[in-house]
Amino acid sequence: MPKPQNPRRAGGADRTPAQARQTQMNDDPNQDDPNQTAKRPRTASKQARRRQLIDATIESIAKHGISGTTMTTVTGIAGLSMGLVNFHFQTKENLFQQTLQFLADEHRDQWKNSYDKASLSPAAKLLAIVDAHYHPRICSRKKLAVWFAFYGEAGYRARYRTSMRRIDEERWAISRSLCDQIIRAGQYPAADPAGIADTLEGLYDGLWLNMLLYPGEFTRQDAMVRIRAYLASVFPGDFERPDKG
Amino acid sequence: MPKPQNPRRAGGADRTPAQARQTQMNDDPNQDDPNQTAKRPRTASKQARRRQLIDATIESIAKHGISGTTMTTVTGIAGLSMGLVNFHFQTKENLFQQTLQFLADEHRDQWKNSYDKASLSPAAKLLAIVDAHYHPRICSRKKLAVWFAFYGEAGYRARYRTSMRRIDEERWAISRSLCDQIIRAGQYPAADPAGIADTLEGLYDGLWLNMLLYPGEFTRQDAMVRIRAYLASVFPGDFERPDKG
DNA sequence: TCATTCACTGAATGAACATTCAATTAATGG
DNA sequence: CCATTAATTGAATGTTCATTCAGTGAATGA
Repeated sequence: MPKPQNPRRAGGADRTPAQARQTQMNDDPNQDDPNQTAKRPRTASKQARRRQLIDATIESIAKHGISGTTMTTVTGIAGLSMGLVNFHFQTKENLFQQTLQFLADEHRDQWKNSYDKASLSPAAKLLAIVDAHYHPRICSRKKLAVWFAFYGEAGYRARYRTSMRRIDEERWAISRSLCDQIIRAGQYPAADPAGIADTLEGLYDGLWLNMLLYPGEFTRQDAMVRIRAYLASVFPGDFERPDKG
Repeated sequence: MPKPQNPRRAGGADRTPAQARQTQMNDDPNQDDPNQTAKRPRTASKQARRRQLIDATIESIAKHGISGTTMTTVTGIAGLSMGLVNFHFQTKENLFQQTLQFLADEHRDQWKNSYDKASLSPAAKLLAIVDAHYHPRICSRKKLAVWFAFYGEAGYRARYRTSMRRIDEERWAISRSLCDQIIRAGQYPAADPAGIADTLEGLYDGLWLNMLLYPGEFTRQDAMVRIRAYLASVFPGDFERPDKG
């Protein structure tokens, strides 16, 4: 007789729909909320539900992977009933796509804000982008696991690649421009701004992977030190070499 | 009525078992083959079948992802019958584990060999390890997709992390030692060999991801140029700066 | 030549899955 | 306070899945 296919059971049903209804509003302030208030009924609730299901999807993918994430795990974590995902997202595939888009938007907001707030020097702005990648909100273990789950699918899903490309290209262009400014202001005749931007992009994800595979041995701080050391070695006049590096 | 869950159909059944039997021996020379020849019957065939199924698994994961890889897709690509995977690997999960192990071993062999063959200078040996990562055998688009599929699962599968850690640690230790030698022989008092080794490890995977997400825009050669430029910036006396970098 | 061995086949099995939808519940507006 | 609207529920549906295993047939050795 066939053995159970996926012994993923473990934690039990997380929350019941009734319990979930008591925590209607999410605890994370980061929300769009177009809020055509008071007009159409429960419109805000619709937003909140979608957000709640996306959060649950992130949780589930981090815990069970994409292959182990089912409508049951997602709605179980959210404390909602099975049918709701299809009501709000039509299909599981669409839920995944929107979850990726949520992560991508969140990431973009993070570095865009850091970039805008940083002091005017190109070096400071570049560091702001670097650090945004390693902000706890962005690179929690949970979210790293989800990012790499999507990277794993991206090889054969052009749609995922499109979502990723959109924000990557924007960031890459800004990084390259910042490198350009640093090079022109300083004394780096041989430096190649596009190449340095490529290297930075590679380092962001590569050090993320180090954090995912070897947590405890490689931390957010380690990653930031590594990138600072890299920048100090290519732009020694604009970045200080960290303690060790 | 429910729609079809996975419209992955597409290519048809690839090969029939009968056709497969005609291409019994694999076309890739890279094989262990302990070959207790002539004694036990068909032992070599058992090795060949396992290898054939692992190749098919790589093919399938690259094409359909881990979530879309089923016993049917794997045996279909291999041109064998469904039951064979369970006969040779007991479970699907074990097949995946062995596939990851195969890739890890193949990768290790590649850089170990390059390392041994390289000239004696630490810089040459370090470059040999770098280039091994970007050898076509290792970083074909197909295999990159599979690596990242496994990275995606590694977040919640300690067993995968263990397989990866084994080869990563060995390579890291050697890289660090080579950096050590370069630093002591040259004039790099401030350089941190462990940090540089970490950065290299990050770059390997990060640039792989660039290749996976943006094929055509980012190539093996681009990756090798980027790493050479990095090494030239930290060890300017030992590595030549590539044309642009 | 026949018996034995063993890789291999593929239909059968039952669990798990995504999706549907009739019924239920809660909120709004009149 | 009722009528209307819309969000939510969860059992039902039909499909796909991993795994099993009785059977097949080629090779070996006697």
